[in-house]
Amino acid sequence: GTHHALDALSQEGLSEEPVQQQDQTDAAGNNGGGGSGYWEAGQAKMKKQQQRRRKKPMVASVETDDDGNEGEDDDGMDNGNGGGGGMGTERQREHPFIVTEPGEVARGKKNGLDYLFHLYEQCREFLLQVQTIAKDRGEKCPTKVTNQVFRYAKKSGASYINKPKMRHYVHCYALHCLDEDASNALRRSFKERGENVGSWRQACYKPLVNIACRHGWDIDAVFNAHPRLSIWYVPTKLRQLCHLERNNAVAAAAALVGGGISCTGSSTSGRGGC
Amino acid sequence: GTHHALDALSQEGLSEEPVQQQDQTDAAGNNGGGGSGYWEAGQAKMKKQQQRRRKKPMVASVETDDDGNEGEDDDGMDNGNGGGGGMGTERQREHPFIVTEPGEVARGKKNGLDYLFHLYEQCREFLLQVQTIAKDRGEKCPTKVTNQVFRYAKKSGASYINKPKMRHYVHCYALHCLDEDASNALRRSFKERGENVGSWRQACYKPLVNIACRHGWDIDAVFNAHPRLSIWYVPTKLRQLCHLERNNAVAAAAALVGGGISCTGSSTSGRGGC
DNA sequence: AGAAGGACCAGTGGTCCGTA
DNA sequence: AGAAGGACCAGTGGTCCGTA
Repeated sequence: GTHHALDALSQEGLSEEPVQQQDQTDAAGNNGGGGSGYWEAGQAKMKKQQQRRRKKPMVASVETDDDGNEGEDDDGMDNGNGGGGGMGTERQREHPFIVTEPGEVARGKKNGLDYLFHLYEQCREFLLQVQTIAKDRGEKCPTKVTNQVFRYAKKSGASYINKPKMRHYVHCYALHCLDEDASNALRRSFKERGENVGSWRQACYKPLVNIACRHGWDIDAVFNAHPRLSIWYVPTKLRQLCHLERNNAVAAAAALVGGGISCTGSSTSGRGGC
Repeated sequence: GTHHALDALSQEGLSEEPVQQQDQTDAAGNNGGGGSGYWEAGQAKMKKQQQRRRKKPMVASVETDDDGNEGEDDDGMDNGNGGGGGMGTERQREHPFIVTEPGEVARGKKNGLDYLFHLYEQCREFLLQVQTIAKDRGEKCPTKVTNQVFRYAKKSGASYINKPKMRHYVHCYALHCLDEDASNALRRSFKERGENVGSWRQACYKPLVNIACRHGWDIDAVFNAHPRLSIWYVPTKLRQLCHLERNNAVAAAAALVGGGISCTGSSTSGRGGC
């Protein structure tokens, strides 16, 4: 196993490299294509895969069956180092995220938030490709980033994309889409205060709940109205927070109108102020 | 077990009665409400449940947990005959469908096609109720007739509704929605020729494929554009037929333009005549 | 034979928790 | 400790095939 000095450098992205980025892109006619130049050129590709101790065969369920065609090569999934049976290679985890300002590149073995958001854009591109393929084959066409899309991403070499991670930060990406200024301000503030990623992530909920409030508490409608956000499932926790806040607002409004008890059906269509 | 003489009468519907039709209707504020008076008044309710030999406990997984509230009573699922543990009661199957003309009531132990289509309307009403409940609770809201909706229908007493049946005839209902005249004509023709339900069902595919052709072969778009049809998944076989026909049409168009071989990228945007 | 539907199954959405 | 992600699980879409 190689263990380069490169390892120590800033490397937004990967411990495992995003191999054959081009291959997957032209797999379905190069649709989309917008806005990925920076990361692909500057960051992701300059790093070789590194390997550490082993633990499992790891390359077990390769899933070569489903759609091994469409112009992408099929065995490139594990990039050109190990060869053979896949034994002995150990994938490294992605570097953890840190709170970075907009435009800031993370140093050390860390990844920044621009890179995080870029992963969502990549998933969108993978979805577009899956959709193109599905339409071409006359199969049912996903409208969201589904398991199938994650599988496709992995098969296309984007092994650094995985479902738990993407679902974990969806609402952070949502804020970035819906109110970039607020998102940027939050990042700067949390970076300045030296907060970790977890607390920044937590803090992203509140402004989203406020946005939902301004849209009649319909968080699904908020997501669906945004072209890049509509392909993501609304996270359960965000949905629950919106529901709770709506109930609070309704109760507060009711308390204002009546005194508490016998108040005939106030349909409270007004905002409580969000 | 009771075995009435009523048994021999015409009874669109049921062997098992659609109990508590009212209960489920006002469960979520009586939305929809259009177009079900005929069947509910005339047919479905006039029949008592009959029971035959036993085979299984049958009332095993009653699913009382999920949402046993919202104004519908919870134990009415098995209607007021058996009582106790549910042992000893044996549900009868629905009577088989026969090809009937529009407006015609099936005689004997048969069900007609108006009744079949009415079941789709009922499912839509159940979906609307499930949606209302979900929105009220701040849970994710189904846009299609899902397993959850079938479960809700069953719980509401509509034990004659089940997934395999509804999925089996979806495309027949689609034709009824999209071109009622053509659907009616087909029914009359197949009735006159004494065809059975299976061959009528098969014959429903072709006119749908033609409709898809007129809409650029996008059968999903055709379904989604129709308010009552959009809640149903496009059946796999219909999707496949449309895809096959599209390929045929493209090939035919290509053959017309070129002689067969070297014809530079004809993008064939024209219709072949559908 | 023709038809209704219980019940199964592969792959889904969702996220926990063993891992580093 | 904070965080990444393999892997699990309940419930889904889909429909077969034992049943009547």
